[in-house]
Amino acid sequence: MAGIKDVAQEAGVSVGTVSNVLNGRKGRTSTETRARVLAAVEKLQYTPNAAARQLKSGLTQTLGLVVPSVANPFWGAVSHHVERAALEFGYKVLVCNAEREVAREATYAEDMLGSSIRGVIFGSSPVSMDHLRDLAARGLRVAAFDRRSRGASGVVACSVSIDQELGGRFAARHLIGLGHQRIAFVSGPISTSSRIGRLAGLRAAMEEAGLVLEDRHIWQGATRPGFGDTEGAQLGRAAVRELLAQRDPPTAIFTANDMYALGAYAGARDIGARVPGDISIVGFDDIVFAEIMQPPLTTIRQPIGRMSEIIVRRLIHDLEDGRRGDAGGGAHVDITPELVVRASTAPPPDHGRGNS
Amino acid sequence: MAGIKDVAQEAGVSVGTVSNVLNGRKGRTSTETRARVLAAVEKLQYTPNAAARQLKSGLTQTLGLVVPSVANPFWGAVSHHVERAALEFGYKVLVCNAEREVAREATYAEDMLGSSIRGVIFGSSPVSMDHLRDLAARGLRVAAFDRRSRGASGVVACSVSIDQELGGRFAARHLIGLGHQRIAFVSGPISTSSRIGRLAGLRAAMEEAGLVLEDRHIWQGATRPGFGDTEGAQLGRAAVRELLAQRDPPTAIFTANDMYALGAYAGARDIGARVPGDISIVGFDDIVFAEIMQPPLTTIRQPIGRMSEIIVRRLIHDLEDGRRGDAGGGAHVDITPELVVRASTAPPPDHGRGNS
DNA sequence: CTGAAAGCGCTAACAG
DNA sequence: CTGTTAGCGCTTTCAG
Repeated sequence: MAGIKDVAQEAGVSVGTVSNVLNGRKGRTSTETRARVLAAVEKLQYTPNAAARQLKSGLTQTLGLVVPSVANPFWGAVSHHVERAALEFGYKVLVCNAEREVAREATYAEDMLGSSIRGVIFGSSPVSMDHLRDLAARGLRVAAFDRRSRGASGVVACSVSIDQELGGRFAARHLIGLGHQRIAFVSGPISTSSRIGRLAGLRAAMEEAGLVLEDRHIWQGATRPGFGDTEGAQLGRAAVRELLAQRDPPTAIFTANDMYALGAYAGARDIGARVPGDISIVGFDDIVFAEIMQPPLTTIRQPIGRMSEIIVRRLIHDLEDGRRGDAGGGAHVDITPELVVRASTAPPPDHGRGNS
Repeated sequence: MAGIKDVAQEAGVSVGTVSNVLNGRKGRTSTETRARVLAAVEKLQYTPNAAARQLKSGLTQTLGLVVPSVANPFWGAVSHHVERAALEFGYKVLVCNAEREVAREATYAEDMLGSSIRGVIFGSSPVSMDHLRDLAARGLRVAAFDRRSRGASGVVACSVSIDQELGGRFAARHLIGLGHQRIAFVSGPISTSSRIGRLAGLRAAMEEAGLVLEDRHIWQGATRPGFGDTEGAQLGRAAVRELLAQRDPPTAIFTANDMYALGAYAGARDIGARVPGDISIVGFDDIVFAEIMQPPLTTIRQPIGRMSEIIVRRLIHDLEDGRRGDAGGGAHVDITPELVVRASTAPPPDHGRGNS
């Protein structure tokens, strides 16, 4: 491993000069010296040691991204977009998988702080950000993706998310418009602001239509830890089976994300129910598979490209520009989700034939 | 940000002592001092600065993982497993997305070397590892996942992959056993050892059965850069449409991975062909969605949990134990893939009714 | 315009 | 058992 010293020697200059041509302002070295240094760098295949550099400067050009589940393509896509956006600012991104475990979130954040990473984006997870309060107090800039900063005063520097509740309303209205009256909600633990919001939207829209969301139609699965791979799909599958076994089964299901919806397809198939003939399904996220599934899934799309760009821009700006002590008031930007109607929804089975 | 110095002061000891209780052997400090130090650490919320630490030791406890596409859940799952395995050894993993671009692979590797990351796992990508030769020469331990080290003498320290060719044979034999004679191969650029191997296996098995794999049945799509999200699915979709429009269309399709297969479903649907009635499809990887798709996809499974564990163990061992200059001979371990028969394959349409 | 020298926070000898 | 001290590789004043 060649060091800056070797380069200096090779070029016949001092280390200070090398450092200057490598990152000092242009005007500080003669073109000729500059060329010699560059040649030496090339010849020696010199790569500056990032550890030393950041030790000195105290800064890193990398952002952290903590996602709740790499097994869900939605987060894969988010990683993709966040990385892309960060790259434009010359930042790299370190992706961590929290497996929806609060403890892991905190551990990762801790590690990052130790690695001089000063800004971390957290993907939807627990409502409370309290476990990150310490870190924030110690200088970590916390950004939230798909999660509101509600009640997390002082810890979240900025956040983006779609208007979750509105998303829920879109789904509900579409279903209600089709004639559905018994709509179920299926989800894993309803403990993230995104899920809570989606459910709230569903409930609100139903109430506005004079319908009631029954408790037994809220299917909240437990997440088995370490079950990441299949998690969502499995839950959705189990959910449909149970829901459709009820006396007055729902005629439509709104799921907290597309993974559950896809699992629901499998569940429906297991018991011989047809989508959307016997049961309508609307998902959330619009992952690539949504369009490919048979039938193509009606879902609520989150414009993650735009969202990623916003959050990255804000975080970096905040990091570089605002070094003013406090963690900011938590500027939140709300994006409007979009209903994508495909083929997994239709009027309920008994529609138009009278029903009592 | 509290430093070791502050802790020392708070505890009324020297920095050396603090350092010792934090990572020196246990026997070197009195229980009492130890307690005081720990208390100070707690009180000050001290987190050691990783940059400084690694600057001193020259080592990092983090591995790099470069995957070709985060949009493909297969790689999401691999990240998951690699991370899990690394964690057991106390390592973290930095996941990078190369988007199947050689240049990005090299750039990332370069960055990592600069960040004192000494070991990187590369997921299937270009056959040649030449672009990494420099890095390897400069001390980077390169491990390959799902990619043979063939011809990369001196650059790859170790690798794991399934026997790709065998996987291709499994798929082919299954299809041939069903009565198929015109089998197509659909894939993106056939420029990775994995794809080349899979195709070779298909061809070999067909020849053994006295069949011939026609060139026009080898559908090789171009990858549009930055198209990551939908890439695979789109290609598969286009492929089926074109393939089935030929005079003597194939009756079965073997795809280089499940994403293509899933796209193929969409393509078949586009033109009103039924799977497996009109066209049989077998994929590769066995991603979660394979089982959920309608019809469930017949595919070749890669035991990624086991593979991840092997590669991580080897890399770390190699990194910690063997500091013997050369990059090793490239110990490769081959895993046997597994044919998972589901419902996307059936005898060809004209089977048993004579066919000319 | 270029060289010398002082650390960044930490670890690892080596003294005491 | 604990304190001192010399750097790790680099950036950055500050002289020359």
